[in-house]
Amino acid sequence: MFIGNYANTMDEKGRVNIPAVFRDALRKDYDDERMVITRDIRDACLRMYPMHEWQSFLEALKKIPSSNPTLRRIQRRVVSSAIECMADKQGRVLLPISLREHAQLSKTVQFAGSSNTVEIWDEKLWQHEIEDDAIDPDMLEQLGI
Amino acid sequence: MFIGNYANTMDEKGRVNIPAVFRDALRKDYDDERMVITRDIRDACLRMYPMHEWQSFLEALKKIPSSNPTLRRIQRRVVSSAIECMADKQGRVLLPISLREHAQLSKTVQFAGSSNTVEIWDEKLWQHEIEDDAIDPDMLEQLGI
DNA sequence: CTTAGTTACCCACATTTACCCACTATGGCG
DNA sequence: CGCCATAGTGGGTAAATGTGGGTAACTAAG
Repeated sequence: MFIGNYANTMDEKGRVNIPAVFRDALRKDYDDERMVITRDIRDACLRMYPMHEWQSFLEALKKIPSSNPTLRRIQRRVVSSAIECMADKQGRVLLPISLREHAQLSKTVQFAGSSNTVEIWDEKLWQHEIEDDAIDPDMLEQLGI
Repeated sequence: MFIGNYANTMDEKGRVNIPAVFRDALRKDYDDERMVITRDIRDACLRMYPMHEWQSFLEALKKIPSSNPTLRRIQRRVVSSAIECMADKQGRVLLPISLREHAQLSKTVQFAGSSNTVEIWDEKLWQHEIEDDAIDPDMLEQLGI
């Protein structure tokens, strides 16, 4: 399970440290340190999938008829820009420029656990995202939480 | 079951002692000392979930379609700010700065039992919360209590 | 084959966190 | 009233984590 958010800095080479708790989660929960990082479908951030979750995602895509134009977009934007990687001995991964640009990553990078995946945001966009504009209580009621 | 409220002091490192009765409740009622602490959805306080209750909460979230924008807000604010932890040998946990800030915790911290979770308030906000501005009797009537 | 650019790996340092020990305060009980 | 057990608090230290930079291996283009 990936929970919590952690800020790490990306160096000029484009390397960022994956927070240790998330690396632990990969090892303990999935028994596989491989991960896939790619553009998020909905937002201006990246998303890290443990290999197993990525496979499930691909399976879900396979169920969509290939005539569906949205599917083809997702294929191109998400699948085609994905990288498979593992953290190096220092716990870091190298993010290719294309991914960095998509998420507008500059220096400080936010890793945000999202139960079975991890979101990767530029600090500024992240701050904006979690700003305290109240969540509608009726909506919460409706969702049963 | 968590009931009652207890004040403990947070030190400069951000450590606070979890009241012993609540630690006992974790051990006895849940047989699992792990807990998750995160921002409360509604109020300016933190909320401590026994691991089991947290899992239930996540299950409830999974039932909501991920296209729902409120869900994604909750994911980011609640799931992404959560920490999984256990009390150390002295019975304390370390609260990260982001959580301390959200609940405006300074020195004295109030732990308030709330049946299956525990609320964590800054003393001042807590005082304000339990002030005697009357509860509307009609509302009570309506709620059947 | 050579060379420039990129990537992977290694070492060293700074910072943070987890863990341990010791002391104080409080409440129950004889 | 004093003793003991438990709860809570403060601080020191070793280990873990994160960061910066250097060098060797690799890749791709000329």
